[in-house]
Amino acid sequence: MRITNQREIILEELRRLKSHPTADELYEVVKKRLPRISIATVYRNLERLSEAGMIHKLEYGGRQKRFDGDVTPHCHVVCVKCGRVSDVETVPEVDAEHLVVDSRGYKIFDGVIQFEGLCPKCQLLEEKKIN
Amino acid sequence: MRITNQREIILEELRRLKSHPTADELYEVVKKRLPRISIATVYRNLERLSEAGMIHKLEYGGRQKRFDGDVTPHCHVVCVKCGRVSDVETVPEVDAEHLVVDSRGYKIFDGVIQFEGLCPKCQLLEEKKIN
DNA sequence: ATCCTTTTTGATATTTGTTATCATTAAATA
DNA sequence: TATTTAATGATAACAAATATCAAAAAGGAT
Repeated sequence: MRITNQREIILEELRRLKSHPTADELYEVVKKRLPRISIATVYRNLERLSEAGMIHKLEYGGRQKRFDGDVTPHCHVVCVKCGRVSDVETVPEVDAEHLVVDSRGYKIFDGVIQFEGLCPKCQLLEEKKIN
Repeated sequence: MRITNQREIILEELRRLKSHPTADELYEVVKKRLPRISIATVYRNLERLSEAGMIHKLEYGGRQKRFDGDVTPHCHVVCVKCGRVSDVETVPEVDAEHLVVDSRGYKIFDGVIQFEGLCPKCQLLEEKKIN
């Protein structure tokens, strides 16, 4: 894969952000360094980089996909209210394959544990509603 | 929640199917019993039923959401090629909360283990390509 | 049963996130 | 330097899901 300026900056900014941004959120950030970049270039490169395994595409609930520049194995929590995604520190991980008793003929590659919860901000909002 | 004929049949058919259908797949099935039903009614009721916890909305990769009429706790495999979703039988499950060391201030409700694999059909197609 | 209120429905328009198209530009290779 | 190949920006097209709204259905209250 060719290393273009756009591709490099997209990757750089995604790695810098710890917020698991959506394509348009990342576009806004990248635009500050490359004001003439197109949103299509951001989508295209996120796709290519994720195919190459250099970033991760997160397809948890909500409308939009999110992206993660950190490809070291780790789990995420997704806020059921606002869709925010954060990293979660887990106990040394259990192997996916050993959890499965019957895979229904599927050839299993990987297992991801995804947690669902309420983020700090939404917890506060929830409390205010009650009071 | 009012029990309308449409709502009842949507729920009935979703429970009967074991394929984790998308909204439009379920629409096609329901239409056989209610030929005048609108796709909007299917979307609407799937949303309402899932809010009520009577069904599960599955938001794994792919474009479309899928739905599951079986709300007893179980895990899924998603085929990375075709997006098909199947149930997976796992060893007695590890509690989500005990896996987490640091939840980053999130209040965690649930943990979903999502497996990624290749379904039997796509395995066959893969083999044919090689030969 | 009849009136009134609330909810749901069907049809369809709108929105939204993403992907496709295509002429132009940039980079790599001969 | 010429030629091939890939990437870009602008924008059209697409598909899934949601919103709108008048009409119909359901559930009381009287």
